Amino acid sequence: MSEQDKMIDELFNHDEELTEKQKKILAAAIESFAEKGYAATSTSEIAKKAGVAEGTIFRHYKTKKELLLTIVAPMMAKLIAPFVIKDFNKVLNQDYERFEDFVKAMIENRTKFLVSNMQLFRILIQEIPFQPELKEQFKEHIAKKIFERFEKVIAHYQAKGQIIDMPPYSVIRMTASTIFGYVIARYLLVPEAEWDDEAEIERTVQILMHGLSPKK
Amino acid sequence: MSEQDKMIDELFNHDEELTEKQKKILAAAIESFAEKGYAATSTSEIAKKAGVAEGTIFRHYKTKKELLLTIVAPMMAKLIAPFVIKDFNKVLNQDYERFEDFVKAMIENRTKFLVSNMQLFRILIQEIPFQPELKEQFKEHIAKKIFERFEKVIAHYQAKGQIIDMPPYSVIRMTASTIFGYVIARYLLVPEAEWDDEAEIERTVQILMHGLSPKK
Amino acid sequence: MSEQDKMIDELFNHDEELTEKQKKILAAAIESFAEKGYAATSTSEIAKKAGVAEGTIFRHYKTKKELLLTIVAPMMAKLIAPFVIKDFNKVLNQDYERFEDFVKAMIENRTKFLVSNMQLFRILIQEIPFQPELKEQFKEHIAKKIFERFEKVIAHYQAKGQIIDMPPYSVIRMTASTIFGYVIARYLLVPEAEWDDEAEIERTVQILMHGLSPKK
Amino acid sequence: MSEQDKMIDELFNHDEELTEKQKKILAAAIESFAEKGYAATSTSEIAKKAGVAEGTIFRHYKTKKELLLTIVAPMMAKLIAPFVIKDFNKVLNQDYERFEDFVKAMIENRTKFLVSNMQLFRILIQEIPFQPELKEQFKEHIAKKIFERFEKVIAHYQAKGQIIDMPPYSVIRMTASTIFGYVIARYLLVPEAEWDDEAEIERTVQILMHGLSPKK
DNA sequence: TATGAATGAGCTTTCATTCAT
DNA sequence: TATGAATGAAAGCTCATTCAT
Repeated sequence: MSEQDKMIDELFNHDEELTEKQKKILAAAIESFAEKGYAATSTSEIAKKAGVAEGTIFRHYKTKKELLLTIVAPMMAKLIAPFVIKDFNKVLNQDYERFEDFVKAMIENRTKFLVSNMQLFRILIQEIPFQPELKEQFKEHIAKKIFERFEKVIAHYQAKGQIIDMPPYSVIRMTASTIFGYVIARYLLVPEAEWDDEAEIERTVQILMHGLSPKK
Repeated sequence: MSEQDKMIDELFNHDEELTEKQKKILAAAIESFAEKGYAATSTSEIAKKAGVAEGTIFRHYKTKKELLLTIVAPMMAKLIAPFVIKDFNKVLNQDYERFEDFVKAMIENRTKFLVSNMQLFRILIQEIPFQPELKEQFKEHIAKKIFERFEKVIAHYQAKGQIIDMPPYSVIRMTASTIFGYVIARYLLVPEAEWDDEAEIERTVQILMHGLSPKK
Repeated sequence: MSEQDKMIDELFNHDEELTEKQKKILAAAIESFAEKGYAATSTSEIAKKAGVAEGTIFRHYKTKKELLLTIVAPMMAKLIAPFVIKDFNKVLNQDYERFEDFVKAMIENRTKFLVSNMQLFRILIQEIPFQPELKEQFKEHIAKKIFERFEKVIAHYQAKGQIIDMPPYSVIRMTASTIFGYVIARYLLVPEAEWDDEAEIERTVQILMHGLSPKK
Repeated sequence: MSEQDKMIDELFNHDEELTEKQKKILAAAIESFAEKGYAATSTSEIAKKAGVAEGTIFRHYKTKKELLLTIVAPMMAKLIAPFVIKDFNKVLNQDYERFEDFVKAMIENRTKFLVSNMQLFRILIQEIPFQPELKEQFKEHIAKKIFERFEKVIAHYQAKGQIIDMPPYSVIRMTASTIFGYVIARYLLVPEAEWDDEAEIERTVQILMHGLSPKK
């Protein structure tokens, strides 16, 4: 079983079983959508790459757009999964004395997730501007939920005097910009450069944390 | 003369004269490309919106892609214009004693530019992943040049002890993430929220600057 | 057992037994063919309406057209059944002294049959123009046989001086036009109008009979 | 200019000009629709028969259905044209002393029209059952208007004692059945038989008129 | 220069039919 | 016997591009 297959199994194979052909269709669609974009990818191309007849695609997904949404929806869910677990706050209190440790852990964890699902991440950020359904889902399910959780976290550490006194929204936005900025530059814009990943992440976190630390 | 018209005049009307029809075609194409993406926009749609015949588009632009490049190229040039003026360093030395002032001015200036060319900015960041020519241009003409200029600037202020000791690339990337992160969140992701722009920019710069300041 | 079921049993269940699924397929096909026409009805639609898998249809009927013919053939047979019984003439002589009574009885009987098989009648007249096999069957088995029988009847009553002296073909055609004209107007063209069926049939027969009566 | 061309010019070329290709498309569509039915005719087939590219069809008619409606609509208008001229009643009073002459003239005139537009007539009666728009148009514009006009005519001749005393609707329906019954039998069902057209029409009118004459 | 009719390749989707289970 | 996944040809329709006017 290839890496690709494992990823597909993990993301799409919840309860219902996927046939071999379905998996191949998904894999082919992900590859093409990521590379050329949804609009510029033809279903015949996907069929050819997946080694199935074109009709087979439409047996499983009523329309091309349904195929896109099938691909993108679980990615969104997994992206925020760590933040919506029930005992998020508890874990937080027990594990991370310092805000810095928490952010560092989180950045590492989510960066790793994005990197191991880079194609899906590409599709997500490339198609959100064009698909109103996606934009809506993103705002409603992702941005909102993460924001709600984080707001409390920020307040918590602000009370402890570990973070600068500032509206939580600004802190969250800045943190998100930092993560996405790194991942996009590293893996999408300049993947061919030589990166010392560990050091770069270290520096990035350092700047952010220092920026967020209370002024003396 | 509308805002749109002025923008088009400024960006596209260098030496050669544009006919009224050409301007309308450009305006229509920009609007549609920004909204639905290049691949999902048909030339017939552009023609209709511009109020010209389909053939007219191809009189001026050999292919649809040429139309896209015509639109995007000057945007790139203008985006980095302030950094490539000949006496960049001189201006710098004379005007900005502190790194903070320089960055603040720059962020304000470029943010303003992006905002007043938001549609073009959208097209730029949305199409770069799909058009290898654009990606190449971006890297060669934009990223590289800016990097070269900035590198010296960073070194200059590091020597003065105003910036943390760190590879310039990391500093630049972090700064760029910060600017783009703000503009994208503000104007593309959540434009409908109520923003106190001045304060938000102020906070953003503050975090960045604090993060970049040398540790004691 | 519904009306639909009874009709299907009566028309299709001659010697061989129909399974429950087969009946459902027939019922679904009849409904769809009548409503949208043979060509515009898809087998998947029939399968869905019948609650069976698509493959099941093709287990029982080799092709879609075979399904159509299976439906239409017995309808034709039943339509002319009264005219082809062996002792048609005997019955005629014994039962109907006057041509008028004969025609009235016939019109009532056949109208009733058509009305209680309206969907099949629709399919029949709608598909005959497009299916050469049907047209051939219709001419060979229906029109010809009825004509042969009727010719003698007409001659019989003409000899008795009860019908105008005229080629039998014209009389038959006119009679058929009258019946079909009524049924089509009543049930297919303007079914939603308020009809006093008994009176309308009475008037229709009256005009026809008066028209066919010998001139003084 | 062929017969076909003349017919197309007359029916479709009101104010706007039709290009040569458009005429060919109409002619090809009429031929195929009449022969195989709307649903069973493919646009590629029409294109091939018309000698144009398939795209050309859709340049002139947005959808296949629009093509059908373009073909059928003027046929309906022309079919009832004689009945909706402004001075219908005047013409009637001046020209036809007897109901019989009026009906005879009308039958001859409309039969001739139908015969010289037989393909369009076929399409009309074959597609009305499947196209709700057509059925609606037929009822609203054809049936209703003709009925309104005729009602008065019937009353007029009934007052003169030339027609049987009977609801106008029944008289009209019977008359229509007679006309359509003749045309359909003659040209659609049994066109290959040897017909003495003049005599057959004569006999048909005779039966109808005799049937409608007042009883003594 | 500008038009818009015409093209034909290619698009998404539907279809009747097959076949392994 | 019944299923429904799979097929691939063909459907209706859109597209970027050409060209005579």
